Amino acid sequence: MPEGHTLHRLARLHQKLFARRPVGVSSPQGRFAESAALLDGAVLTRAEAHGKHLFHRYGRDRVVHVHLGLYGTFVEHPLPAPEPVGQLRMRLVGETHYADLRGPTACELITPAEARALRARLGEDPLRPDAEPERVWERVSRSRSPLATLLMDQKVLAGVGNVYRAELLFRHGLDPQLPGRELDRATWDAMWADLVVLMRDGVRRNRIDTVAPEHDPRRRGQAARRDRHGGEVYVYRRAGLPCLVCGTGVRHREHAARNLFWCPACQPSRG
DNA sequence: ATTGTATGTCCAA
DNA sequence: TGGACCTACAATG
Repeated sequence: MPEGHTLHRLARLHQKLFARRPVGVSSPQGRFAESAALLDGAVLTRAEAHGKHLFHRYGRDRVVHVHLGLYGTFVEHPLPAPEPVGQLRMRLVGETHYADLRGPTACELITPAEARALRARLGEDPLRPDAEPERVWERVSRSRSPLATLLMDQKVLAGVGNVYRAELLFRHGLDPQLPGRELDRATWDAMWADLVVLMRDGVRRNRIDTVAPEHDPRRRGQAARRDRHGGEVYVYRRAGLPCLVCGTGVRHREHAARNLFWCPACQPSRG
């Protein structure tokens, strides 16, 4: 589901299935119809992602910007494409496959300048080779905001969502409330390196897995509990269940209108 | 069949 | 700060 790894996976797939060839573009639902008509039959030059944003470039002056939001979906299948059913915002039809976009927060035709401006507002994306983690450290190490806030701030880190946030804090034994300025450099470096590995793994496997083999309940004779995100996790959505490392009950609270999960024993507060 | 909930973001009040 | 967005899936009956 849509954290950064999902968008990078889609970008890679769309590049492979549609790029360098003309694509049919339509909007059966109608909300993207005017733009779709302008693009229909154009060559999709390139598909790429930055954080949770997906960009389809058509030649030199047109870009389709997609943000899935909370429940947007993109599905790709071999041709032939069936008759559209329900609210289908955008359909791409290539030479071998079609792709259907439903329920996105954003699907809009913009200029390359607008795309650049949008990306300029985004933070560093652990999945992009051009990411500059030093810029993240500059922000984090000067901030009084809690790590739980900073990790989800797309102007700081692009692509990290609620699952990666909770799991990263757990894996590094960090209290979600710890102010960024109290984080030490070595821990930050380890966190960034970990994000790169975890999120690349997420792209590859199309799910978020964060549990080390030695903590995997399936290896301990316990029932595997895959959650809706599809993978194995330490704390995300495990409120009240025993911590996979120490057995303490996993805690849950609302933090800035989002669900936050942590183990109070493995992630102790300093105060 | 129906209800509840979610991995995100924006905007009006 | 609460609602809108309006999909997919799990849980419930």
